[in-house]
Amino acid sequence: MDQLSQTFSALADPTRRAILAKLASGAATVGEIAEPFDMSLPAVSRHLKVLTEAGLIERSTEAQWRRCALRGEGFRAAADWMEFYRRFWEQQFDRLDAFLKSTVPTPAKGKRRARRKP
Amino acid sequence: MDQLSQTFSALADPTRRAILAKLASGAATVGEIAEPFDMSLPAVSRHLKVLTEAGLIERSTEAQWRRCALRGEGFRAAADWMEFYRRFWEQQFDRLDAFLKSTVPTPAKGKRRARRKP
DNA sequence: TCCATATTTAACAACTTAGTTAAATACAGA
DNA sequence: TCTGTATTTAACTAAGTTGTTAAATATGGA
Repeated sequence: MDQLSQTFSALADPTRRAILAKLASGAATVGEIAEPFDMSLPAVSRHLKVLTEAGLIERSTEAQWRRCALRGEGFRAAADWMEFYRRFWEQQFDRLDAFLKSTVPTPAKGKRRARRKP
Repeated sequence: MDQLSQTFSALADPTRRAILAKLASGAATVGEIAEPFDMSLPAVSRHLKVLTEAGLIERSTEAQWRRCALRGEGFRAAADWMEFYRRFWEQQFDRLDAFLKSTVPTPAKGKRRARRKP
C-alpha cells in the first residue's frame, strides 16, 4: 500500500487517533496506552502496530516495557497533501463572507469572487 | 462512523485521491471522472458515493449527467486535526537542524549532509 | 412512446479489518 | 532457574471494503 493511503488509513480510526492524542503529551508504554480503553491488550497492541507501520509512532525497548512516542515526520506527507486543498475551504469561506457582505445594505453588486489573502 | 474517521477513511484510497485531484481543476461528470481509470463505471460510482458521504464532494444534476465538484468545507475538520500535530514534525525538524548545527561547528563549504527543504 | 445515453443498484466473490481468547515470548529479580 | 509482569502472536469470527457483471432507473430527444 502506498504511503499516503497507509497514513490516512491509520488515522481513520478513533482509537488510534486517541492514542496519538495521548502520545502528544508524552511517550508511554503499551500498558499505559491501553489502560483507558475498554478493549483487550492484544487489540491495542495491534493498533500500535498499525501506527508504527504507518510511521506515526516509534517504539523503543526499556526492560520489559515498550515505550511508544509520536513520530512527527510521519504526519508530514499527509499534512502536505491536505495543504494543497486548503484553498478550497478558504475559498468557500470567502464565498460565504462575500455573500454576507452582499446581504448587508452595501451597493456593491455583481458576481465577483473575493480571494483570501495568504 | 464519526466524521473524522469517515473523512480519513475516504482519503485512504489512491483512486479517490486521484478523483479529488481531478476535481481540484474543475467539476466533472461521472463519465469524465471514470474515463482515466481502468475500472468499471459502477466501481467509480461507488468511490464517488464514499466521497459524497464523507462530504468531500457535492453533486448536482444536469439532464442525465451528475456533476461532481470538490466541497472544500469537507476537508476542514481533518485539516484542523492534522494541524494540531504540526508542531511535532516541525519540532523534529528543528531538532535535526540543531543537531546538524552542533555537529558542524563551522558551516563551511564542505557540507557533509544535505539539508532538507525548509 | 420508444430509444440511446448516463448513472446507480443488486448480487456476488475475494480480501481486509478489528475484535476476542489462549498461548507464546521477553525481561528482571529472587 | 523459577516466577511475575509486559507484550506479542496465533487462531478464529464478524463485519466491512472493493471490485465484477447484470439489471434497473433517469433524462432528453426522434
